[in-house]
Amino acid sequence: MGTSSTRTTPIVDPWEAWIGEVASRLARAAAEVGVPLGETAAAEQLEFSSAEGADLALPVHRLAAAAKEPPEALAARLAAAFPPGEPVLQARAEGAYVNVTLDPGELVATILSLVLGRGGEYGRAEAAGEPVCIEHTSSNPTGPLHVGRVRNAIVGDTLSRAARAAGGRVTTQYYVDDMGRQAAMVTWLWQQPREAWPEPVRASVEGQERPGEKVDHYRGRPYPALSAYLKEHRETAEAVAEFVRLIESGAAPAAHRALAGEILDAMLASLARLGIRFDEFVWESDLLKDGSVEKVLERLRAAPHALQEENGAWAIDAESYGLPKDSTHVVFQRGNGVSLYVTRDVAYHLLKFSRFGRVVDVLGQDHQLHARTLDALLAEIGEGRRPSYVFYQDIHAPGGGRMSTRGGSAVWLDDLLDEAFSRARAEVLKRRDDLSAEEVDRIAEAVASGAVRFHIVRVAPDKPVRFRWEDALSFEGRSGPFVQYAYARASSVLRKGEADSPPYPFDAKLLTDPEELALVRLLSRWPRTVAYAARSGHVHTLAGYAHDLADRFNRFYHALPVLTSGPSRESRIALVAAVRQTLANSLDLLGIVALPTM
RNA sequence: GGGCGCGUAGCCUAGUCUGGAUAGGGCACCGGGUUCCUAACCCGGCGGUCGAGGGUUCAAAUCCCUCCGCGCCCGCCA
Repeated sequence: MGTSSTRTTPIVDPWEAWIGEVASRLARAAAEVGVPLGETAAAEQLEFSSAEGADLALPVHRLAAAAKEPPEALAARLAAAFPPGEPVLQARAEGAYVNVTLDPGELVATILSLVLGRGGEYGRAEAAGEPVCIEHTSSNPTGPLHVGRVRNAIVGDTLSRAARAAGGRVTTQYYVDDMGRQAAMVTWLWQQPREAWPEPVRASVEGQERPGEKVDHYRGRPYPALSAYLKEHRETAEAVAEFVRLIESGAAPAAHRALAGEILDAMLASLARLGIRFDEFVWESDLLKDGSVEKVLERLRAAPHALQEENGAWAIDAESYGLPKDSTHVVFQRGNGVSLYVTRDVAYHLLKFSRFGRVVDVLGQDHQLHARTLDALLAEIGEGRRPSYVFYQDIHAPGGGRMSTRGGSAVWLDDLLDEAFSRARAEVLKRRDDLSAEEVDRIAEAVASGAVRFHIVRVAPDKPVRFRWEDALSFEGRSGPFVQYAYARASSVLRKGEADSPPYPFDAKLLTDPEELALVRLLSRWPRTVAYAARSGHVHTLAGYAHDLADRFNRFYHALPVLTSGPSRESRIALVAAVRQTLANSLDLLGIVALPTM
């Protein structure tokens, strides 16, 4: 718990003051009983208590060992010497722990006032500090997004939202790679009449087109067959290679970028269904046009470990940068004078550094070595800054193995969303007959999107995931719709209570049930959760929090009446309003639509 | 071979950074709950050698070492 003092972004976290106060009193108690424990050390050793009804706990093992005293005895002495008074209700020894319980009235009053007072800002900090760039997704504009790629988008978008909430001045960027071989292949093919396509490629798309389908599916469909065909046919491969050289020389036909843009727009439309949008797009080919790639080439050629090979290619001997053996020879300019992807990525990062104080890249784990190589090249040209990386592991295909467009094992994001939508629609119709068709569709789309986002973000990014349809389409248990449902339920209570908007007067002394206090304690943890997700990149903790809060609320809902609870009615309404608000705030960071009714 | 990551009940997963009190959830399965604020819900039950072994420590899922298994990367591709 020692991070509070080093935090620079002031999220309003009630625990900061409480931990400070409890630590201060523990230090006084320690002095009283004659053991060495400073306030700072106490704050660092304090943890959230797992004992029923307690808030903070201090394990005394370490102190006891130093004092050569049985831990239980020391805990008892410390608890007895703990200075009483607000906001602490009591300090009691349990085993080797001193458990501190805050006055529930103080806890409830502070938290409810904070949540209801700040509303949508609860858990958010004032935007401050240096500007941050978060680059994510950056999928090649060559065809539809599959579920594996969308993990990048969901992790990246969630991280962006969290970083923004934590006070970052965030700009999101999508790096459009229009200079790669893949994009070249797609344009090369579509530039020719269908009759001129290699027979197997034509056959692979025949009869596959669906009326009204998105252009990323339509334009991307021949890619796998073309890719396979090129492996076997040298002449065609050479024709494509020729086109690649044209693009690399900066003389790509206008149709190339137009087609890439057309496909990209279709991909972005799918991401928009998930609530994912980008602030800026940086086209790789623009880095070539504006001369920044050439500048990087010059700097690299003049770098300390640069060397030229017989055929004219240039490389950096990066052994001194700790790259794995067999990977220390980094070619940055081909024999034909053309730059490589990593070289252009250096140019891209210099551009980012020129505008942003902090640069974050969300990358698949297969880019780990690329990232280290990029770092080495930045060092070679004397650039002191580095991006920070957030890596995520693959989502494997249902049958196992990587999702591959070429191998045909990819599950398209669009198909997943469509299937989720149709199932969600059936669920809505099952329980509602009072909604217009438009309302049903709107709810179903939000549920589908929420289910997909939650399903992917809920797992720690560094864990590999095997995609399974039945799991991805689950609307129960630990799922997006579960959280959305709790929000809708809270909204319904407030609607029925004609309390859909503030003010929410309450009397903290009336909220004393364990269910109520557990809810308030959970509410109090939201700001810390946001701060942690933003600084660690562990965005899955946001999903965990949202689920836990929804779960707690469901228990409260079943255990205690709200609207028919007599004198405590108004106070419980305020509690429900605070829960609804915090559910909304957490759903917002997860990019999931909060539905007032479903 | 080298580098990086992962290994927690039948399946999925939190906790590992920062070592602490009986390892939290979910799915599936079994048994209950709706004249009452939305049952996409709740309550109870079943289910764990935290991959294996060693070490550090008062204390290890967590830190260190060795090994095993799985994935990815190691291109003048991106």
